[in-house]
Amino acid sequence: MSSFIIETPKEFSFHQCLHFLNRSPNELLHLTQGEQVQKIIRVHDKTILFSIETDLQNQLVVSVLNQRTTATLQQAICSYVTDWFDLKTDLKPFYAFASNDPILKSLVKKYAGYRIVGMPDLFEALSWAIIGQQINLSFAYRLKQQFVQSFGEKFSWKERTYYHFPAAELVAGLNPASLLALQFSRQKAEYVIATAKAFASGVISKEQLSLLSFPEAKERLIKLKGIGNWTANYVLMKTFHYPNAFPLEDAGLHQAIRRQLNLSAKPTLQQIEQLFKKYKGWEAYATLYLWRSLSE
DNA sequence: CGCCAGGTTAGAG
DNA sequence: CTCTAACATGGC
Repeated sequence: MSSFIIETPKEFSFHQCLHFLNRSPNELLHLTQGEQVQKIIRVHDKTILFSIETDLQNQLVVSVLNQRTTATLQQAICSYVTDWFDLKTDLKPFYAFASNDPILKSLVKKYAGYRIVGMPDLFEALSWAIIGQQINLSFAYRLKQQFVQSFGEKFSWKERTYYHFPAAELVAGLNPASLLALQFSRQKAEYVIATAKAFASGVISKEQLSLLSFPEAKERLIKLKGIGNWTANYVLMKTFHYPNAFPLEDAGLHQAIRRQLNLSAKPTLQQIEQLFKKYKGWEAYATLYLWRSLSE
């Protein structure tokens, strides 16, 4: 086993991100163990298992557990991790104005260093968003767990089992019935399979979408059946890291705003649009910190 | 039992 | 264009 370091910005807290990674006991796509996380990814068709923890300088220490490390492999893992924890975003400007915002002020202080834990895999992000539509999170995690367990590739290492997210090519060939058996609704089953087909046939890809502008990419996503404004913005935030993407229709966001402003009812979409005018350019992070406030 | 959950679609008005 | 029913099932 060999380790290497990934430098992080000052405004980064691995501990805060771990809180997110620990959200559900049903998560199979990574494993947490104390202040450490383990995950498998594919690099050049090989499965790489690595762990991440922090050192005293707040840098990330990455250990590759199942391979001899090469410079190329380190490079690949480094880009993955940088993407995963959104390390390229400079949060200083966000913190500068958030510290003066009545709602965000206390949140950015309490959760300083918390970053968007992204989903580099677009098919995974879309599928997960579809799975999570209109149901509570714990049920959503259970649906994902069954989906990953049933159709994701397994990797075992030292008595532990790790999973890849199911491949679009495989999901594209499934019948809705096989997802209904996992408690998907007919609608969700159809949406996920249709999305998989779009990937498998090359109608959509992360590479292609990354060439488009924010509004163009959103428009393109919404053309897919089952992808509405909420889902499109969700993946633009989690996969493409657009700082101005945020899921306006999100029930959790509504709840968070309601609590923070002490409203007697959920805010209307107009009220939220009005509120978010103040957060222009930082809507994704404003949303992230509001979401975080829900787990108090 | 009722209401809400990290929504979206198709169809009506 | 806006409004609404239907979707399906769990959490509380």
